[in-house]
Amino acid sequence: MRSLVDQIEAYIKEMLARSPNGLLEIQRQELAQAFACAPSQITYVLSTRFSVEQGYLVESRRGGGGFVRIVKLPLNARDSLQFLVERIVGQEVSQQIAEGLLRRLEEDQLISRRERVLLRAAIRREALPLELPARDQVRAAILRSVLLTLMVPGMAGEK
Amino acid sequence: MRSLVDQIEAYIKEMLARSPNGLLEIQRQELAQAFACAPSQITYVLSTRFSVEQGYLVESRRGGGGFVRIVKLPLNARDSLQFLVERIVGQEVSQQIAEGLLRRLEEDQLISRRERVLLRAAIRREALPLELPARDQVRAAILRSVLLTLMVPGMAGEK
DNA sequence: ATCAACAGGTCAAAGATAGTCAAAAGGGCA
DNA sequence: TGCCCTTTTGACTATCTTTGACCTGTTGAT
Repeated sequence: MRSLVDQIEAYIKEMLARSPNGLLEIQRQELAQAFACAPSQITYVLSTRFSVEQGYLVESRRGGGGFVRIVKLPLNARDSLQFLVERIVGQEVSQQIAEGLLRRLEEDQLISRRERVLLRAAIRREALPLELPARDQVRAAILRSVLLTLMVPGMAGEK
Repeated sequence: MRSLVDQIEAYIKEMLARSPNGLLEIQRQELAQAFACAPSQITYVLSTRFSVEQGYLVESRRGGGGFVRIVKLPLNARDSLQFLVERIVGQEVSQQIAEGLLRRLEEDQLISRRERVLLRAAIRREALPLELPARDQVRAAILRSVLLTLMVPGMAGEK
């Protein structure tokens, strides 16, 4: 028999496929109940099968009315940015490298001039009151998050 | 199901939108009754969703004929940004407050929808791999930097 | 002036979700 | 079998919401 992870994974993908916008919002515990497993099992499925590398973005909210939102990032948008993410994930990024990356994004028209200025403000040294190497790590994490967001359906080409 | 806060928030915003002068006056208990909840729930909604950072001013009167007045203050000048910076400098900013602030910037058309989404990606919990309180402090610093950038001549109204 | 009734405010506890982490359980394979 | 990797679980933590007991300010009657 297929393992639980596999079943839950298949279920979520089925739901995503049916969703018109490739977006699914669901309660973790509800899903856990449906599969009669521990809620943390759902978290496990999400982290192993719906990771960034696999092209998914997962967000959530706790407390009453909480939920987990899963977004499928389209493949073509992924191709263009995937390598950038891989280059940065888990790494450190200096301000110089970061600015180069932003410039490149603008050149490739993935972000506007103004967006670049704003994002630059968010990752400049003065905006990150941390010592190295933490500063470069946080900068990497921020850029990673921004790049992922650029891959979300509807984000491309809407500058 | 959406949580009560979300419903009440939506209701108030709807009322505000209909109001000709962007002003709403209502009785706390009346609203609480309408939603069948504790009056303090209304206070909670007001403090989490209608904060100053989000561009709302809430005043009230107790006793007979008491009321709660909610006013939306438009953010159109550099002066107001200056105010926001001062409020945030050297402080900690939770993700919730930060998102409210960004929403407000968009509502007042100081940033576009897309810019908000990108900036949100830069300050969300997952993008800042730090423990509290450092995370909230870095978020404050980033927002401060972004706000200052928005104040730079030539940035306003060039979305 | 005083007091009772009538608002709204505060704050902490309880409730409702989701996340983290590591131990236990399974499964494949040398 | 022994080892390693993946899955499953549960105790503990973090975050957000909802409620209620108690507090403070206003108004109006006496």
